[in-house]
Amino acid sequence: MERMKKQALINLGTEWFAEKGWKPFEFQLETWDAYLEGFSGILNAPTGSGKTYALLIPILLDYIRCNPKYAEEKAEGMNAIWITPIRALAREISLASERAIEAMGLAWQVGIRSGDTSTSVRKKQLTNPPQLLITTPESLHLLLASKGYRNFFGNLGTIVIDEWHELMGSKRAVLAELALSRLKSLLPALQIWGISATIGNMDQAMSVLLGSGESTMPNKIIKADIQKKIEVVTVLPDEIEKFPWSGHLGIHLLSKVVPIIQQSGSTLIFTNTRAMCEIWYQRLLDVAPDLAGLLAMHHGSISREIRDWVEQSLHSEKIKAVVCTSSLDLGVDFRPVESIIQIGSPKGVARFIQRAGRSGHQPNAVSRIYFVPTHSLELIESCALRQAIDDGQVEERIPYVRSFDVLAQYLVTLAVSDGFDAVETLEEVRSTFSFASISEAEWQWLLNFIVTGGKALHQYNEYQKVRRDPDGLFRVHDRKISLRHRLSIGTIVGETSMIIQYQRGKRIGTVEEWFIAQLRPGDTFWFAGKSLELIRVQGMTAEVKKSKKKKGKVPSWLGGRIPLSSQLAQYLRLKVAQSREDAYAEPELEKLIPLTELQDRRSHVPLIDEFLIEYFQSSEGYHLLFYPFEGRYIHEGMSALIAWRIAQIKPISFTIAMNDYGFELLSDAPIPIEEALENELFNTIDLSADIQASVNSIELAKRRFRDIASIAGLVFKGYPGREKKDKYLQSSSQLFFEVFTDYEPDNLLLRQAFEEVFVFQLDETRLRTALDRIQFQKIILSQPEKATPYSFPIIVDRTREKLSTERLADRIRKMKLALERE
DNA sequence: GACCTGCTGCGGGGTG
Repeated sequence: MERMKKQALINLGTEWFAEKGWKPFEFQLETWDAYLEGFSGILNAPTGSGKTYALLIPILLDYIRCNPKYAEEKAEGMNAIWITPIRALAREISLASERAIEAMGLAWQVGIRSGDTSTSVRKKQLTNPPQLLITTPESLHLLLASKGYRNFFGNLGTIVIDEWHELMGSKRAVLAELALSRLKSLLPALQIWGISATIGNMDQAMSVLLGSGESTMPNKIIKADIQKKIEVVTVLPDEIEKFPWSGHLGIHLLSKVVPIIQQSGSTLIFTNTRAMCEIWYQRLLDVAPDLAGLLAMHHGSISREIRDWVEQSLHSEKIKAVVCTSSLDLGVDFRPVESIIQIGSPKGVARFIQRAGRSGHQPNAVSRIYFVPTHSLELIESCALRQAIDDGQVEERIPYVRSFDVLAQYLVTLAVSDGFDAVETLEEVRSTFSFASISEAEWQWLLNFIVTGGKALHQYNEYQKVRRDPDGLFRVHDRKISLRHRLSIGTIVGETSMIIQYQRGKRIGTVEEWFIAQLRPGDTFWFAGKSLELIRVQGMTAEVKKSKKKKGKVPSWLGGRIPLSSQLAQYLRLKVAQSREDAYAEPELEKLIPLTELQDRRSHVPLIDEFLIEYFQSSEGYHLLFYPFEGRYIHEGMSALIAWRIAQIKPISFTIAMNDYGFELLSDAPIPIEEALENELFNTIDLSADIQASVNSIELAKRRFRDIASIAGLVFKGYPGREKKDKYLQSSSQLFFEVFTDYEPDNLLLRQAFEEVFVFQLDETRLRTALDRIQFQKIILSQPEKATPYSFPIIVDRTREKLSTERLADRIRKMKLALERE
């Protein structure tokens, strides 16, 4: 048979769509075309838009083109890999692709390779690979850790990476980049496609995915022009006077949330924390007992079985509403729900849009999201969100670069399987976005690290993992090391947690060690919506039974804090100004008028070109408040910096408190703020040096180092079922930190810890931008009689969280040095 | 290194 024309192939795909009563969208046809022309690229499409078929179909069509006798013969080898960031998506993609394969009459098999795949299936896959393999970045690395993997990937033509926006900002993307660099080098014609929701740095997303290097294919970004209308409905309190100035639970509006759930066919209620999720679930059932059996709960610490049940029940409409955390952001592409409720700030525009998009899936349907503020100032946030959506402003994802921990792990992965050649591998590694700048010296350090353990650890055998063989290849020869390495592949370092299970063995979920440690047998606590009595603790398992008691602690987990994004922050400042200038334009701002007026009367409401500082005295001491509206993380760095700079003028020690809107410096002595302002308090000239001096970066880096040590393979987390305790992981990673600091200060992993602190935690770039902005604003130094509506939440927060500045002795010593310099 | 509000995600005992 002659080579089929591209158009004929596309017609074939279109026919298949027609059989199902579908019509391809413009972007799908565009993708088919680009794929068949040999392009790599990124497909920018929202969930539920048919993005999967946009790439599955052309992969199959291309196979037909290259293998004219497709229908008669069994396809040979693996043709395509589909990577998903979560296992639950693999099942869906597998079903979708099986449908398409069958309809086109291809002799293709679809296989899933993830942590759920049984050993026997894995073995079969290695000798007889499926034509389409659906897997995760981690499992792909496990394949690269298998002997003879070159044959396995021999026929590979395409890799698709789904939800690339989700991976982009994490070290899992670095795993993907490295695996791709290896496969691209094995298969120069490999086509690579990413699927991504809209992010602010789409071009960069493509650079990260495709990397550089000679074999880079012609590439393209295809945008699915599916504009969804999003309607933001704020649930307004009746009387703003009775609405709290601070708080995070939002339970005051419970009675207004119930009717929304009752009147909708199905509802998702997004909360910001797992504890909040538990509390809302209970309270909803308290006030609306008719929801019993129709309301469920879903968060990351609830067991996989229960979560699967919840997802399926929602899909089959057995239940009506689910209270959840971001555990339902991704994954199960279930039937769209009718209403979405967001409780408290979503902290970012993209997250809010993604959640809203869970409703109103029909073309032209409006996605409606109800926003439930948890305190007064969040009313401004809902206006900010609405405006940001209208302006199409979404966040960027910052890719990790120079993550040497991941690279060290990857090199051992290659050494575990067939070994690697240093020259060839360096070239591949350099073709990735993450390691484009790696120097020869850094590369040699890494090789030395995996071979000898490096300068600090060369006396210990267990860190001498890899050997350079006479043929020049680097290999692992010790079976124990290989095994331990396979068990440690990946970049997610979680808390070790305790399993909660009934006496008969059914698992309900997990909580953190410290929470159970504070309970005694017989105590009750709430979990997964149930009142449970602790019976006994055995190893890492806590046995419980159901309890009738109504009172009990609700567990909290030490999750990461979600920082307010700079996009949202920018709109927040805009809307703060509007609350003073044009409050009647928006119902939320109008509602807020009494509060805005009070703030303006007592102090000031800043316009967009103004920067507000409040200074007042109370029985607690002297309060100095700043309102950059930049989010907690930035405030953390900025407050330490400002405190340090003021202390250069007059030796004072501060207690620092902050939230997403501003921060407070509290002192028992008067603060020379005017003088500080005259001395250019916000300048960015010596910023890096001043940050170094003001922030306790060693402590921050030490915490970062825990993950780095684990990813780089310095700390072994234990065999499955026999995990080591957190205390062990913490103390051994700290030990490494100290050993390196003392004996090998130029250790690359140690340096990486500090770099991560400055890039991701203190976010120096954003801090600089914020300070530059403030320098151009008009400083309003207001001296209210007492606390203002803006300052109140921060002051309340302080009673919870106390961060004192560095020890006074250190401070004085440093200042003396500074004085001597001049 | 905690708990005072604080998310999510992966992997797993094999030499063709």
